[in-house]
Amino acid sequence: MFSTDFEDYCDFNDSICSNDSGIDRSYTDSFVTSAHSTPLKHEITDLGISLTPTKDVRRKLFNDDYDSFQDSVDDIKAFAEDVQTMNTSTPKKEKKPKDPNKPKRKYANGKNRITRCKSPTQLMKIKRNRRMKANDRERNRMHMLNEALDRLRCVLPTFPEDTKLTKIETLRFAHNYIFALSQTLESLDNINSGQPPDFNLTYDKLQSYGEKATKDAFRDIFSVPNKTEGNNDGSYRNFQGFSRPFPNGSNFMQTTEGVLINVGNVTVSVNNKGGNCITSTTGTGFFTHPSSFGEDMTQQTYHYQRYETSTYDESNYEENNGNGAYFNQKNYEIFKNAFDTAAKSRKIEKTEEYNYMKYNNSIYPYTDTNCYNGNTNEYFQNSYYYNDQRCYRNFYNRVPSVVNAQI
DNA sequence: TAGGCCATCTGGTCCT
DNA sequence: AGGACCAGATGGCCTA
Repeated sequence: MFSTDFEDYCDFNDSICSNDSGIDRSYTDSFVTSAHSTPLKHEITDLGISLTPTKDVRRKLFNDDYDSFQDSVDDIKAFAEDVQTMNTSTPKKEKKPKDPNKPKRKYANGKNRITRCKSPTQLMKIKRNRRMKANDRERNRMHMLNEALDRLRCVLPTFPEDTKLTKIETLRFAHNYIFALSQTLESLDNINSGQPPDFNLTYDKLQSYGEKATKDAFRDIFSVPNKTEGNNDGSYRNFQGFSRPFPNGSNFMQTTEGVLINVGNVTVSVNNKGGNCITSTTGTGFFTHPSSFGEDMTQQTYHYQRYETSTYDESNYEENNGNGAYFNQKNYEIFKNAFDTAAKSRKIEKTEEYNYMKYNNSIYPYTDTNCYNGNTNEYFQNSYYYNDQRCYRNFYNRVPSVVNAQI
């Protein structure tokens, strides 16, 4: 009935996926064509209609009504002509003003009433036509939804670039991505204002808000093993693989290349030699000067940081900034000092704050310990924690702040 | 081969 | 009545 050739598929798909439904023309043409050329597949359970350019695609369509299809090909042809007739764009007649003196037309009631187009066959045809149009609308609606997801994918960093996130991964990564950026800005704002960073709370917040961890296989695709760690080859890859607090027990880690901030399964790095990076269990994004990387991103020459001073010096800022445009020396110094302070006090804060939030915190009053595994310090998947949406309210209600930082 | 992902069909519900 | 939205069912494709 429907050709599976690619060209035919395109023609067919163009007709049914356009903004204005081409369902009538498409199905009509198909029915007419099938009546004349391709013999119908007379199976009760399956029409054999293929709507996709795949091999041996079998779609059930109107199984319940299919008995009527066996009546005759002429019936189908007549139906197609009916559809054409119903949708023929004939010029509309101008309405004449009603004559008040004209007697009203009398309609029969009850058994005496004669209705038009109400025979079982015609009712079936009308029903089928509605179903086809509904299917067409549903297809278009899903296509629009997929287009929106594609646009979302375009603004999300992925590595490698040609890796396509699945739908659920796109949504989860977008959630993590937005949250990581907002938390980073918030933390930088605290640092700039002289307050100690609230990173411990940030990590616990994210755990409470929850994002279901993606499958390990997907993480393996994006997160290169830390084989370069300790080699000081300057690769960003030794930034990857930290989806939890770093080995030093902190949510921050200072490296020779910059600093890392871990917020749950998202790691944000502020690099001191040419770019910043966001690593998630669902993907990795780089924000850097293209010249900083070789083709395979591993052959770049490593440059130790040139800024060894513990205090920020405005006079040599431009000089220290090197390429200037992609690393903010001032922010680095702020981070560095903040990390030193935070590292000294974080162990006690971590324990106390964790327990407090776990049982008593009024902002995040989670008391259902069934959702929490104390042995692994993790929240069970599909639990209340992983489905909580309150972070969005906090996010939207947060007072906008000006952050003098480059991310 | 099982499982994940996806497109599509389908019927139900709600709204205009 | 018809459209939008939703969720379940189904089957194809791909990969581990």
